[in-house]
Parts: sequence; C-alpha cells; structure tokens
Amino acid sequence: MSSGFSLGSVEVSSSPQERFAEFLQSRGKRITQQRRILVDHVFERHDHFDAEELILNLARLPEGNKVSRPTVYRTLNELVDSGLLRRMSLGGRAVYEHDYGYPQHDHLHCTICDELFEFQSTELQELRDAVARESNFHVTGHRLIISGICAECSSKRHRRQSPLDLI
Amino acid sequence: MSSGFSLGSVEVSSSPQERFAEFLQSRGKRITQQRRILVDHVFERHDHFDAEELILNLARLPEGNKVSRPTVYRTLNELVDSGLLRRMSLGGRAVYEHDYGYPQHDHLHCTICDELFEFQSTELQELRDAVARESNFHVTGHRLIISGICAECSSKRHRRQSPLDLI
DNA sequence: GTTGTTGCAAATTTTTTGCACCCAC
DNA sequence: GTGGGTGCAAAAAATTTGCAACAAC
Repeated sequence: MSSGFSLGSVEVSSSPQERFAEFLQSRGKRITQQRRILVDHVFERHDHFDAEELILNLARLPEGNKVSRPTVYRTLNELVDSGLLRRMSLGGRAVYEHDYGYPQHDHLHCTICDELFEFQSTELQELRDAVARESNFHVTGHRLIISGICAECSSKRHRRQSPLDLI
Repeated sequence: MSSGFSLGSVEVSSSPQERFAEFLQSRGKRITQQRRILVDHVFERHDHFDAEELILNLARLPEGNKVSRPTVYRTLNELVDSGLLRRMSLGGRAVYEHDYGYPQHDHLHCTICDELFEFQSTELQELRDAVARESNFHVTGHRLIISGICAECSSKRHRRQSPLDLI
C-alpha cells in the first residue's frame, strides 16, 4: 500500500483534484467550487461519458452544487488540456474518459448497444511507432476504435432470429 | 489494361456512378441530376474532404449544376450507406474519403497542418482480429488515427526556432 | 481590490427536417 | 401520373462566447 491515490488500476502520486489544481495554478487560473465539483464527479467512477450526461448528473446534485452548461464545457476542455481527461469523438458527440492514472488502451465499440470495451496491446504501440518512424512523423498519441457487435448483442440478435422469439 | 474503372490504385468492375445507381435502385431511390453531379465531383480526385468544402466547390460549378446544402448532406449519407464513401469524425466535423476501389488503410493526422497521411498495415488487421476474437467481438471495421506532427511541420517548427528566423 | 470565473442568454457551427413544388420513372 | 427528390427556410443538436454580477486570490 502506497500513500498514493488509487485510480482504478494504477497508483499515482496525487489525486485528480491535486493535479488539476497544479495545472490551474500553472496557468494562473483559479480553483473554484464548480471546478472542484466537476472533478469530484468525473473521477468518482471510471466510465465513458459525454457532456450531456455529465450536465444531467450534475443537475441532480443538491441545490448550491449546480454547475451550468457553459461551465461544464469550459471545464471539460481544461481537464483535457491538463491531461486528466481524454476526448474522443464518437459519431458527432464528444466522449470523455479518464486519462490520468489509467493505462494507455484502445476500444472496441459495439454499434448496437453503443458500449465501449477497453483493451490493451503493446504490439499496437510498437506498430504505431514503427509506422510513424517510417514517415518521420512525431507521434503524440493515437486512437484506435474497432467497431462491430459485442458478444452480448450478438447472442441477443441470434435469439431474436430464432423461431420461438418471433412475435 | 482491363475494362474496369480505375480508381487511383485498384481496378474495380464498375464506376462509382454505376455502383451508386445500383444502390439507389436497390432501395427504390432515383438517379437524379444532383446525385450524379455529386458523385462525379467527389470521385474526380482522391482526397479527404468535409461537407463544407464540397458545398463550396459545388457552388463554383456553372449555373444549373448547383446542389443545395441539404442535398449535399443527404447524398453524403447515401454515399456512406452505399459503401462508396467512408466517414470519420475529426474534431467535431465529419471528414469523408473514398471507400470503393480503394484499399483499407489508416491515417497519420498532423495536428499542425491538419493533413491526413494514409498508410497500410496488414499487421494491424491481424492484431485487430486477434483482439476481437479474444472478446468474441464481431468486427465490422476499425479506425486508427495516429496523431502528431508531420515531417514538414516538424522542420518548419525547427526553422522558426532557429535564431535567424526570429523577427 | 484586482483579475479570473460564473451563469445567463445569445451566437456559432454542423447537420437535419418540414413542406411546397418539381422531376425521374 | 405518382411517389420520391429538391430547395428553401427553419429546426435541431452540440458547443462556444459576450457580458454583467461574483468570488478567489
């Protein structure tokens, strides 16, 4: 057990709040109540979300803890800039996920249930770097999304197609 | 020389016009002047484009060959459905590229000049399929975008930082 | 007290839709 | 002739911005 903050799978030396504070200070920005609420809320659990979901969830908070729509958008941008969140766009809307204290990974995207499943592959990193090297391209990151149908939706589909399940 | 239609790098058995016609007919849709103009325009050369660029280019056509904004959007969707175009979203807006008679590939995205560079990797396909197989995921496609700074922009940056180039 | 921040409303950007007229079949 | 298509204007969806009141430093 270290004294670090455990964020799902990796021990890191400071909490998202602390790290965000550092970031804000480094830019002469302020640590406000709204920013704190947002960071708390976002790092409460590890999942994928979009701005609208976050706004909806925040609206449920007790009075006085509300954060307005523009502030949510503004703060999400700051969280991406600070390296705490990662943004990817999935068919029009932006989707966010933790990018601090969480290992590099990629996604399987089920086009039926819209779920995102994470996976890791060191081979992919190597492949990526090899490709970039060949073009003298200076890599800063990558995003791989494999789309298709997840196991669960596959079996549901099958079931629906079996005679007994037809209406 | 085959009698096929050459589309950049692969010989295919019918032109985009023909293939789109087939698609439309199979759906009881009609082959209109506007759809023809759009397909011609889009497959004239192989590059990446977004709806706005296309609309702007079409506006330059001689009077009588104009296509309205809603029709461009509607037809782009049909072209994606027909398998002639592929859509990917790059920071908010949708970007299109040929997907017919063109080999599967992925992209390096330069975040400075916003250019997309294509590359092919069979290893990536294998890796993708292996990952999916492990999760019983039925793959229909994937999208890998490696982001970073291209060779040209890298050298420009360097130059700008050299003493002689400072104002 | 100064300067950055918030919330509101309104603007922007990108894409979609309702509807009357039009044209491919 | 009829049903799908087009253009127009307007709506929708997602995100950003101007500004006056406000709060962190």
